[in-house]
Amino acid sequence: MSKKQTYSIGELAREFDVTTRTIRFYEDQNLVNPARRGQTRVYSPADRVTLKLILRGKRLGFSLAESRELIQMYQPSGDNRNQLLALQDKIQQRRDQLNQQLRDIQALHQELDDADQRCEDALTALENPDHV
Amino acid sequence: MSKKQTYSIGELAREFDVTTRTIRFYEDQNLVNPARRGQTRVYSPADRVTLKLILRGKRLGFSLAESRELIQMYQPSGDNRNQLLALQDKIQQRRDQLNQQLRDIQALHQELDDADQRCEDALTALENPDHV
DNA sequence: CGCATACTTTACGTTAACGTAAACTTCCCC
DNA sequence: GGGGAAGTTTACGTTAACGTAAAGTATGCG
Repeated sequence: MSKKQTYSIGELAREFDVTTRTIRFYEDQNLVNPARRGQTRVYSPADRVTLKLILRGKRLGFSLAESRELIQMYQPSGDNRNQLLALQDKIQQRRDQLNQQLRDIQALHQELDDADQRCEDALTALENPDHV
Repeated sequence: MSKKQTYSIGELAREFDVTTRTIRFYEDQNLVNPARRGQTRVYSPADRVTLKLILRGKRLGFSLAESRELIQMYQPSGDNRNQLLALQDKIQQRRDQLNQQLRDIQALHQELDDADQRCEDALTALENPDHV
């Protein structure tokens, strides 16, 4: 009925295509806190989500420290007004950075199209050597 | 009439907000090839564009090796058919990666909005302690 | 029981991308 | 002509994010 409730380190490693060493390293950095059954790590769906966030961050070029910040944004220890305001500030900074990345992606996408077109042109030129 | 034709290393460092060490490092990695006047490096507008590409790549989380590949895509040594086809393949891979980044950005953007909203809620709750 | 498989800890090694320091030259300015 | 500002080379140092190896434990299987 419901989804699987726990995961072994090997399962997660396979699913996300990382090594177990990587996942243990993230634990070392206090990014995930798996439970233990005896000595063996037992990961919850929440741990799995955290892993997902980290790896998405990596794809966007974020450091682990940055991803840690992002993760903490989702669980605001929101009892203090100043902390909340500071958090909003960080959120806005992230938004600005994301918008910059968006612009970079659009520019790069255009340039890739251009480069692809030049390849096409060069290829057709190779097939029609006569045509100038 | 026309734009400035050359730049010193210090000018570029200031413009792009990096250190001169960084720019020299990129030269070490064969990413830029400034001319020399005596011992002093003299950068062309083309060098400046290359720098721009590298830094844009960095914002997207690219390694210098990846940026080097991208830069080479713009100057295809396009005399060989197989090389051109391989290049198109790489271009497509980059496009796929960019699209993934785009999806990641959209998801993250949404989550930042949600987090921001939770901050807002928490703040108004702090100002209206009575209201449950 | 023996063996494979998956887990564990500990610890040293590695790569990328610069930082930092020292010691030197060039040029300009008062 | 002494000194600052900007350039240069050489070289060792640093940080992040794991890789890799060694040595041990637990569990299921034929």
